[in-house]
Amino acid sequence: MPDRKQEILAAALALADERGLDAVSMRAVAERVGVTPMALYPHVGSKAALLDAMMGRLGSEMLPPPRAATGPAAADQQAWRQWLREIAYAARDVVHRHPWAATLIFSRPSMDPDAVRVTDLIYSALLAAGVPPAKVPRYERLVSTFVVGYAASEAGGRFSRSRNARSTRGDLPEGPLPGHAQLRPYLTRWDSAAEFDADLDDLERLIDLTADPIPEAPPSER
Amino acid sequence: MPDRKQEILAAALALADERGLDAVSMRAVAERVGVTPMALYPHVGSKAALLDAMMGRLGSEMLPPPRAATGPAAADQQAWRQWLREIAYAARDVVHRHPWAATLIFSRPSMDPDAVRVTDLIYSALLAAGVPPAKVPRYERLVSTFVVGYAASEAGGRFSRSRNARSTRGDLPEGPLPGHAQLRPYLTRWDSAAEFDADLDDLERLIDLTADPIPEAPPSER
DNA sequence: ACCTGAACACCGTTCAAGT
DNA sequence: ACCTGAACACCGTTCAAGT
Repeated sequence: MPDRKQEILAAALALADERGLDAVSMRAVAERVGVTPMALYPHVGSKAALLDAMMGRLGSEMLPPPRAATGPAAADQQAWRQWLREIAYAARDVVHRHPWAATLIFSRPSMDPDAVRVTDLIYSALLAAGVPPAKVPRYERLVSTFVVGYAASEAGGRFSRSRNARSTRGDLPEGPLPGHAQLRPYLTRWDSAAEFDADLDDLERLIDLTADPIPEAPPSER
Repeated sequence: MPDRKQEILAAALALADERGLDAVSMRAVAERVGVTPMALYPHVGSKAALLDAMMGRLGSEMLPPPRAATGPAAADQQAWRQWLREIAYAARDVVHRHPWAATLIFSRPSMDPDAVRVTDLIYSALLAAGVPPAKVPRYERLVSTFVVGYAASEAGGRFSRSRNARSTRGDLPEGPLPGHAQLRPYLTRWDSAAEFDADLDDLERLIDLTADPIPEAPPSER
């Protein structure tokens, strides 16, 4: 019932999850589907389009199940905090489940309908928080950029310094590092999940600061 | 005088800048250097190592020229704002000059000595701002993640929705998009540089909020 | 409509050989 | 020490052909 295209997409995703993005070749995907490499082309167009479709699927994966009463509803005045956090966690979880996404997320961004829906949820949360509409798009980009960047940093190893200590030249710069020197006791390994939480707290604070104190009232005409 | 390795690296960077990351093949780099593909291996090890070295070079490119009197100095109490902005702009400029970096920056993060130096500058700026040392590493990651994510979003097209409207399925979701509906007048094209500036203002505000009011005084023992 | 097989122009990398 | 040439096991994609 799921057509051939979905089957191909599923095979590509499974391959990427199991053996990394480099293992996703048209030939390997085809073999997994049980078909000749050329048979993929009428369905997915090209390898680039296949990768785009893979990214599109991640958008769907992070979309929460539709709420009973859709949207802001009457609900709690502070519910937007919960919504924003749920979206942020969902995004982080998706990247953790599919670490290969760290490579693609900034170079092949998806604007699938489901990704647009996720953006819309963030818009709604920010509006519910009382952010002036003119500033909402900027805060959406600020929040989503940070969340996606954080998850990609974790998945890609940008936060685990030692991992890439084996780099071009020697391991440590010869010059002085006054910042590192002062922070020596605080440069141990840290709790990445707790840090994400603290960062979200800070972003919330930023939103509070720009928020209109009368969040739900429609601006009276004048 | 620049040894072969530097020559190879320069060729790879030029190729990536001129014709994109996909044009960077061992064969193409070798041809540009005027040598057989195999001749590269003793110098760069492998293609993966070559890509790492390319990323390492970007770290060096964003390092500001060493200040006359290095570091915090006596200077202005507020100088940290200037430092942080200079680093943020430098990072953004580097990614704009080398858009292929958007692909690699999260999946092949570099911890070259020069990248460590950049991190150290951010540490110093945050300390000078009065951020409690225990919180400095977290704020460094918060700021650098946002800055790099923002630049990668610009370079990779994550911010220009229309660009990727040609995606998996139809162009617009069938369901309602209450957020988009409310924001219609504000969803026009915007000034990406001005937005980056406003975002940095916000991050500064966040730093002010956690900053110790007595920034320069070394914490008295107790 | 959907798939196959052969072929083309590429890849990264190994290895033995040259100087 | 540094480079070459041939070769191996792959790529994405085109095209003509099959059913």
